[in-house]
Amino acid sequence: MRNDKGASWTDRAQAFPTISLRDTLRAKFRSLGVDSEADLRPLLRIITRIGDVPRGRDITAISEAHKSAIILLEGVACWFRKPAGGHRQILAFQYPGDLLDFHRYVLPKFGETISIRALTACSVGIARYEDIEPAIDEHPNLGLALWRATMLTAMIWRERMLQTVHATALMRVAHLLCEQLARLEAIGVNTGIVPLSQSEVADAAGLSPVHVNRTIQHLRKVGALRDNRGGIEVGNRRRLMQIANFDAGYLNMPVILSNWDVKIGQSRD
Amino acid sequence: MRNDKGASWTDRAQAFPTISLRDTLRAKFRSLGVDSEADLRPLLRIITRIGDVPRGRDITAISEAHKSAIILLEGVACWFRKPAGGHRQILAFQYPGDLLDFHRYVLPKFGETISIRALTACSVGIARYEDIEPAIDEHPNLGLALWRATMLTAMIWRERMLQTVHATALMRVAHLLCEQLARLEAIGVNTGIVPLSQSEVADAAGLSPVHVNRTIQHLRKVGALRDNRGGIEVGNRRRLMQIANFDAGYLNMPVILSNWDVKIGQSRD
DNA sequence: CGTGCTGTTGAGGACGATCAATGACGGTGG
DNA sequence: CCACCGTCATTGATCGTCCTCAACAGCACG
Repeated sequence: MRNDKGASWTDRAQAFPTISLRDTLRAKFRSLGVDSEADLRPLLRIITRIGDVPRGRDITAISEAHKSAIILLEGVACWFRKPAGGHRQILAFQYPGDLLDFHRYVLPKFGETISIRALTACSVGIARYEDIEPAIDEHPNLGLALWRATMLTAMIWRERMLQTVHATALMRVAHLLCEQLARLEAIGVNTGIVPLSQSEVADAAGLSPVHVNRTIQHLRKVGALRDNRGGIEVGNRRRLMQIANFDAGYLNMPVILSNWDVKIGQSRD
Repeated sequence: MRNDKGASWTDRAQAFPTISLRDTLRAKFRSLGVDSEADLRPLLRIITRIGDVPRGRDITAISEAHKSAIILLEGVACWFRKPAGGHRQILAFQYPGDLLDFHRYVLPKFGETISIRALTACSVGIARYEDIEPAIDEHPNLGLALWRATMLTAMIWRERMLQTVHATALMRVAHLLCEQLARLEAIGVNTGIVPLSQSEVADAAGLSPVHVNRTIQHLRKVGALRDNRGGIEVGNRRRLMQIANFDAGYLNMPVILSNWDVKIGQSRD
């Protein structure tokens, strides 16, 4: 810890140790079942870094400008919606390696209902649609991985829906944090720091920032979170998962899909 | 035993006018984008009716016995989960034409986390996996429809998650009812009767049965629901949708997917 | 050196859960 | 035909969780 108080929130980047872009993407797609270098290489080739997005800026615009899928390379972003009279609702957080707007590729008409925003300074890359299609055709495992990424999102929503409905604020927050932890670990980030502000957690969990604050204090008191003012840092993973009643199974795609390839992939008959 | 007051709950079947199985399936798959008779026929051919399931029985067992996908032909079923210490959580209701356990086909390892139950006496059919695959290969539109069915579920979950988080009980219940109405209409059922008991609605909305009752009374008072003791019957569709802030867009697959075919499927026709 | 964001704390109030009891209806067995 | 029972709908009362409104402190940034 280079910062003795660990409070600075512009410094959320500290959650991410220095990992090369290549390794991040490799970890991400390995978690989706793409583990051969032969499948990974064409993917890396069609992704070109297009620059940085300052914190707070909407990424949606970029998506429209290029006819491309956007991939988050560094930083944290989120999908959100802002209903007319209501508060910001965060649907999901995005980490390096995540496809920011693949839903546009799959369901073009859906783009408008969701906005994308950079929560920290982000670095993004694009993959042009016309490059993706031949890559998928040539490397079917890539297509599978993309489909799985979509499926993974659906699973996250399902689980959150269930949690949200019956759980207390404590469980909700704990579950949300567990989910972030699991996803960060999937891309090789094991710092235990959740790079989100309390109000972002509130918008995602559907709670008021005030109550999230109290909940987090409670989690700190029982040792699940570290007792540092400011940032959210997991202290006792097991306890957190226990409180959240969290089953990482639904996020662990490689295991889930171990015999999926046989079915959907190159089914020879 | 037709009851003109519509109160009898063993008689929920009255929600469904007499529609032929063939028409039900046709309406269902048309709503998923399969509108040509050429694509529909092979589907109907591989579905064989295997009999009836009494109300309250688990359907999961059947799924395991046959190596087949189960399709609901008549009646109402639901996906649910029952956590160790908690109440029954209903993830989704299933109506005629719905694929009851397609998630097993797509994600074999997921089967255990969800159970399926017949809420009324149901009639089910099966389609054997080994029959599905060649049918998909030969009629790519069928495969698309199945994928869309999965996608549709994800959309429903996403929307419910968002609703659930910030909405009041009134909006939650109204939204749930709107969703059921829209799905029933998709298979040609326009009676306006929602074939669910109040406690089933409660388990799906994550509310107590008592409060659901009060909410429904409130909806009746403002004219959104008919004022009949017992059953849930929509009186003023528009008002209900208004209260729920319901946008049917996310359920309307044909519209959403109008230019999706261009991308994924074959070009035109 | 102000301005703004984030985190923290306190007090009051609304919403919905829980507990408990009653009524309505259908089905079952006498 | 009637008594009994189970399910579902309904009503009242109490209580806990979480929201809202407010105020303030620490830190970053222009």
